Amino acid sequence: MIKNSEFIEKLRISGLRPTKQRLKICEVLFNREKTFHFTINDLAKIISDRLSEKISLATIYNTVHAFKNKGYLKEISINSDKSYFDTNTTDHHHFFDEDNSELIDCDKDNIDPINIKKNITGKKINSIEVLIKVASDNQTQN
Amino acid sequence: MIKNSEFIEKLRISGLRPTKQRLKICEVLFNREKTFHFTINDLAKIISDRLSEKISLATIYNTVHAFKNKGYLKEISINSDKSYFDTNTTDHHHFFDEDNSELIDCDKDNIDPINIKKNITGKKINSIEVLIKVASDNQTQN
DNA sequence: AAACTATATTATAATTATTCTAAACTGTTG
DNA sequence: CAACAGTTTAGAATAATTATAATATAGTTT
Ligand SMILES: [Mn+2]
Ligand SMILES: [Mn+2]
Ligand SMILES: [Zn+2]
Ligand SMILES: [Zn+2]
Repeated sequence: MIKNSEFIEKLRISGLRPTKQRLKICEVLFNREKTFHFTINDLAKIISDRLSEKISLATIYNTVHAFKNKGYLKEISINSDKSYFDTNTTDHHHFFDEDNSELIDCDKDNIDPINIKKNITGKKINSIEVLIKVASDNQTQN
Repeated sequence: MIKNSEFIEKLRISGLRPTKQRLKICEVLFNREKTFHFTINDLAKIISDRLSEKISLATIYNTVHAFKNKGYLKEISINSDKSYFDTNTTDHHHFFDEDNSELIDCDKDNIDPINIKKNITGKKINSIEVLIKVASDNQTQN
């Protein structure tokens, strides 16, 4: 159980005041054991299911983006119509289950370190991400 | 210079008749030496710049998706608001230049083959893609 | 605690990418 | 030429996201 003061600290560093709505968002995002992969819509739904009152989408978008900009959340590249976010902000790779559009962390030791032998001249590498798309095996069960 | 008959063949296999508009799209897409990475908007702009008359967005979307479904184009995963397509349909990785939102192919021998040691149970791997985000090096020129 | 000020929340409008629809158009066949 | 099947197109519909601006709240000062 993470304490409220941690949420307040994250909010403060992100330049946001600790309001009731933002603390509720923090609780959903950061008060968990495991990595949480979500879309804005997922998050909004969880909040509205768990809460009596709803938090407006604008507030959710603003807060999530502020956290992302400060590195408390990561945005994940998937070819889809919506953005995915990730509470695991370390460098890591993903499986994407195309059957249910679910993101799953890939253990660090499940892939050997990626070594880029030659980078684009004059640029620095900001991130290296592997995305492994998987789907059900049962195409034609013979 | 690729011949018209190749375009017609690609269209036929994609289940599309060779109309004037579709052949023009083919010419922009496939009559080139190098890989072409583009958004629908890029493509529409190139066509309208090069053509006297415009091709409607609906036709461009339909044709590009038909080609994608038959494997003549690939859709690339980037975290952005729009979809990127790629005329290089082989398995390959990308640099993404965040300065100008440009995709660049990564030479096959620039990265060692990715070996996934343990896959999700019951799923088969459809693709493994590496995305290397790069940006200008000159943050603070000291 | 009341007043004051800066900031936050929210409903709603605007924007953008994409998909859908239905009417006009084209090319082919009898 | 008339009928038909498939195509193009403009524009409407949808969905994610961002912007706006009026109202509400939090933090500070008296
Ligand atoms: Mn798509
Ligand atoms: Mn975004
Ligand atoms: Zn993750
Ligand atoms: Zn490519």
